[in-house]
Amino acid sequence: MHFDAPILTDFDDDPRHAPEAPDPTQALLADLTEPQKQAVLHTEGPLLVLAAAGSGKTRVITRRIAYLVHCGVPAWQILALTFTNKAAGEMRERIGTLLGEGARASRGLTVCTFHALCARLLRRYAEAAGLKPEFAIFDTSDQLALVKKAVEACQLSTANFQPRAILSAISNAKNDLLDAEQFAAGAMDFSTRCVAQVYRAYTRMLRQANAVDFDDLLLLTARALAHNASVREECRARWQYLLIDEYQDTNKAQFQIASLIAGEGQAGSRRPNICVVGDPDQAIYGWRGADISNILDFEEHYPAAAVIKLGENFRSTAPILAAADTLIKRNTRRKHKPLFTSKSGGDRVECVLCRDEHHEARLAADWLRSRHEAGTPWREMAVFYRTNALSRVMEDALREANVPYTIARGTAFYDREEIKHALAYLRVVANPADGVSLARIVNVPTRAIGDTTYARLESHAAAQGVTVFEAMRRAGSAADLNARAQGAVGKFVQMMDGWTAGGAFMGQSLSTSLADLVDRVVKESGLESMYKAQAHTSKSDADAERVENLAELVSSARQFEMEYDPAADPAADPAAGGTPPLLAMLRGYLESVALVADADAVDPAQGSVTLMTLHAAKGLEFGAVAMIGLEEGLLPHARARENDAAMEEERRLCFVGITRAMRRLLMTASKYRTIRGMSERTIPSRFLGELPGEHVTISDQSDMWDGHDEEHEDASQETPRDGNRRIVGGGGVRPGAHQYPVGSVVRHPQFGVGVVQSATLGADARVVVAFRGVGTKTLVVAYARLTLVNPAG
DNA sequence: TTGCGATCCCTTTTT
DNA sequence: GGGATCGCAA
Repeated sequence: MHFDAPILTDFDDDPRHAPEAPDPTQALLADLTEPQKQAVLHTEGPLLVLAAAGSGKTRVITRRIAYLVHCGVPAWQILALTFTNKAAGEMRERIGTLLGEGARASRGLTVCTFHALCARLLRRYAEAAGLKPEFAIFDTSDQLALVKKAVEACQLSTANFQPRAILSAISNAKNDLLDAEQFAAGAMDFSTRCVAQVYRAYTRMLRQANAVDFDDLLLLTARALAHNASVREECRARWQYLLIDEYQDTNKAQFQIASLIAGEGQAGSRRPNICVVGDPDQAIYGWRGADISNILDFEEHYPAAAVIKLGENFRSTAPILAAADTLIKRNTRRKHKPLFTSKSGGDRVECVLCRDEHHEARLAADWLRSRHEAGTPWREMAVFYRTNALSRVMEDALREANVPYTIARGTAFYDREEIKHALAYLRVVANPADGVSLARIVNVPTRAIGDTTYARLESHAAAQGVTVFEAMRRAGSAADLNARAQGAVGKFVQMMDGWTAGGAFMGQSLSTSLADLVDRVVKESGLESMYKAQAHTSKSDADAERVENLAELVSSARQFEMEYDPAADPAADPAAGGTPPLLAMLRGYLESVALVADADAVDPAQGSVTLMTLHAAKGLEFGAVAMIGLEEGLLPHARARENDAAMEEERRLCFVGITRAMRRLLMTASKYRTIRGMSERTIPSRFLGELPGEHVTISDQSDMWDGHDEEHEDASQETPRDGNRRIVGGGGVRPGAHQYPVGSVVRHPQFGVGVVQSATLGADARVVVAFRGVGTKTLVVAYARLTLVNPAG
């Protein structure tokens, strides 16, 4: 999860290897095909590698880097950029293995994501970017909170200007390298001008909070590189060899960052050593601003570029490959590029039309089980879906079928309420200007600093031009705060100071280790005891789990600490101003937490089936793959309707899913699907119809299923089950609200144990349940995963 | 104020 | 399915 590829660290010793020693070099090339070899050997000058799915791309990249090092290029001169931490970690590991003992030869090598690189550059060159090095990285929920405030500050209504929509407009602008002023300049109509106004306010508030959002990481880095010659020259001098994976998914900002580091446009005849690798057929991030023309026009940008095509597929059987090829051929905006394999034989792709999502999930689970019985280990199997919402039914079915599974959601842990709270404390510790985090935790647990008090503090801060935390420090002189509030605020400030020594991070009474600091914050803030108290009174697993999660956060900090290399952290550079080591480490930790991706959680070491979205599946491969939800509106997604470019992207997404499969592929659709509580008739995906008949079997089993038989069974009682599909007739009445009388104790898998407060009747009967420590929730009786623990009475 | 309950409203993908 | 929000009652 964490990574500390050192950057901008000077090494006194030169790890240059003697150029002789042909043997290791030969070993690097021995098992490569001719085009693969060419890609490895072409080390000087721009290179475009068009790598079709399954063509051995990762192998080429890792060999190429190892080869460079063998040829005497110091590893620290090499920069390799990926899209996920997972990909970066794997690449680093494989290169380390190739280079052999001690990993000394790979010392200083930089392999990381664009975002991680930018975060580090911005800390190193914070001043040039107009930031302070302890800046926070805001996630989507922080961004939304801030946009909402910005909309209000502009005196606009959040009803007419939905924060979500505005945020997405701002994000698009940033991905196109437009700052607030440039965006405003192009805003003609009323609504766009309002967005521009909010953009301005939002940017101002971000800077006041000393924070950046995900898009800023790229935008501000691109800007610093473009406008600041010394930043640019330092980076160019350091990284002589640049390699970018998944180049088809880079956006304008990333393109500019890459170009500036590579040295495009420099006077003279310098041919930058930039190697980009990608596949236009796997471009699936258009919605995030990725611009496929970056890869298509590479040769125009670098006229000296060599182009190498890797076409042969080493991954999939012929029928799977034929399915993928036939499908992707439907895309019109595409250079045709046949996929081929020298393998023959292989099972047909199986397509099944099911009755409903429960049938579909059960069928997929049974299919996986049969693959397992045929010898495929669980870890070599995966289930893909278009939207995360589809994972739930699948999970239930896998649990019932006793199929071990893990969901690839790297962010899930950090999305938990208790973790978000703890991290918010830490963020304020690292960066007291972070008003968004401060607002989150100032009254959690309750310490008599309510909304009213906080609003007053905010207005003081605004009036005096200081941060809210500074206003809290001065609360003693705030006339409109009563003594009780002043006391409460004073205690809060004192608590924070106890962790930071008033922000100095120096002194013998302070924590010496990061884990110790996190532990202190979790305990002394009262968070832990708050959840402990709840766990005690409610006896629910959910609350006990929260306490455990907090403990896990402490151990994740300890883990980070052990892997942390201060020399690798540019912010810890003594020349950068003598940052206390604990603060530097805390920054690094918070940064690594902010940049985790869902795909990072894919752990093949576990003996379980992996569930993930199609987007997260890119770059992976599995022996057997089940793709579910092949329906119009889902895949292709409804949002892609009436938009040819978006529709082609959906097709590429489907293509990516298919090409992950090595030997077996199941694709399912269901005739009926429950969408926000309503069962709706669906239409099978057009993509199914686009598959080649001779390599695909299609079966309609939608009338072979009649079962709502055990939907509300308590999944925790692990009833043994045979592997056969159960087809149960009759008896499929969904439970009504009358089954949960007021006063009943129920269990919800996420919210824990609660008491039914009230119930409504009718087709979409709902119950209001008070959950301990979570609050009250209104749940749809027919679909909520409720278990009756104890009926009223 | 705070807690509760009802009503509204949405709904992709992710660094 | 459930998050957000707003009005109402205590």
